[in-house]
This record gives sequence, structure tokens and C-alpha cells, in this order.
Amino acid sequence: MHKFNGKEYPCCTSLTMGIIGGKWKTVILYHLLDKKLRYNELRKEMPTVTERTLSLQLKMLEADGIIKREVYTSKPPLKVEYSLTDFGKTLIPLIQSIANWGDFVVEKYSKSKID
Amino acid sequence: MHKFNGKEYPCCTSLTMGIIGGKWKTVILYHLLDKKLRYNELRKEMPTVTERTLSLQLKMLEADGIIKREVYTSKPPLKVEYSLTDFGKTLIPLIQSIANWGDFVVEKYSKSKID
DNA sequence: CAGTATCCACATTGATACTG
DNA sequence: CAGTATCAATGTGGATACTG
Repeated sequence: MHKFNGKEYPCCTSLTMGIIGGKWKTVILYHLLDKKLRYNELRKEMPTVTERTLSLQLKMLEADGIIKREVYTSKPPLKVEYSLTDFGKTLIPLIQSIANWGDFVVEKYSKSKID
Repeated sequence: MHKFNGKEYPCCTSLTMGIIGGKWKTVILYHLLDKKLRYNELRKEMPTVTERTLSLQLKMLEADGIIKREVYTSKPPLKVEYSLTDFGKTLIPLIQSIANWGDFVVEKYSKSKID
């Protein structure tokens, strides 16, 4: 049984999935792999996520120390940028592997199926 | 937008997570990496999962073609073994990377924290 | 042994409107 | 611009008892 940020996981794989699992977290991280992005830039990259959900997911990733939130202005309109922390950067190869396997499946299926 | 087994995913990472995401699927796959296991053997490896949930997760993995279910007896007591399909085996490096990153975090934290 | 059936609790995500 | 508030729907997982 492993512990991280107050949560307990029965397996080393559950720990990883507890941090990057869920419907949106890997998508966010995928877009932050090599660049900082603002909140609305992320929204444009992920047209089907709602504001509320994106906001919640960003907070969870921030709470786990995977991404950092930098604020550049004190009054509206605000400028906020999200990027990987050093700890978050240790996930880069994993996120890429996840993306690659997804691509591999898409490839495989686009070849074997018409639809 | 990618499609797999009737589900749509907005990103290649979501596709992967759609297949191996959730609380238990990676744990199941982790235990099936290098061997076949029976239903009750899996339960012993995962003491905190309920019968119903394990059963549902196994069905989903089977439906996605990741694992196969082999039945060896026709009458109770049944003997059923679960193992990776050839398609499922393409996930082996990914599952190992997920486990490794989890281990890395456990290591990191056991060194920096007392509890 | 290997599950299913039933019922339920909680977590996650969404839609929409609104704010500093 | 970068969110939050509110309400609701859906999904995911759990407890327990039962079955072929």
C-alpha cells in the first residue's frame, strides 16, 4: 500500500493512475509537454471540456505538484500560464508513451476498418 | 477525434486512458503482465477490489480485446484463466512504465518524508 | 470456483450563468 | 481573461446475498 498526497494506493500502477488518470489530465499534460499555455489556449486545444472541469483538473495537477500556475498581472484581464514543474517533467516519457500507444491503435484500426 | 470500439476520444492520450484508465484496469494488467491468472488469484492480488467490480473491469478489458478469458471446465467448480491477448501484449512496455513511475514516486517520497 | 443480482454511495463531469 | 457558483446528470465503484 503506497501513499501520496494523503491518498492511498494498493499498487504502484494505481499511484500513477491516481495522479494522471481521469478523463482529462493526460490530455492537459500532453498539451503542456513542451510549452507553457494559458487557460484559454488550453480550452482551444480541448474544445469538448467545460470551463469548470478544466479548472478542477488544473487544480488537482497543481496540488499534486505536476504543473505550476504563474500569474503575470494583478488586475483583469488576467494573464496566467500553466507549465510542467520539474517533478511534472519526469512524466514526459510516460505521457509520450501513452500518446504513442493511442496513435498506434488509431493506425491499426484505420488500416483494418473502413469506418 | 479518434474512435475505438464505438467510443470517441478527443486525443490519442484519451484513447489510451479510455482503455486502461479507471481505478483497477492497470492493476489487473500489471498482474497479468507475465502470467495467466484465475479469477480468485486476481482477487488475492487485489484484496481491496470487490467481486462485482473485478468482474466488470475484466469484461471491459475483454471487450476491448486486451485480455482473453479461457474456460477449462464445463461444470462447477469452474476453472477460468485470464491472460493478455496479442493486442494486449503491445501494452506491456506502457504498463511497465506506469509501474516504474509509481515506484519512482514512492522512492522519492520515502526518502524525503518520514511518514 | 467464478461469477451475477440488486441496491446504493460517492465521485466525476457537464451546462450555464456570473464575477474580479 | 481566467476563472467561480449553482445545479444536475452520469459514471464508477462498493456491500451483500445468491447461483450454475
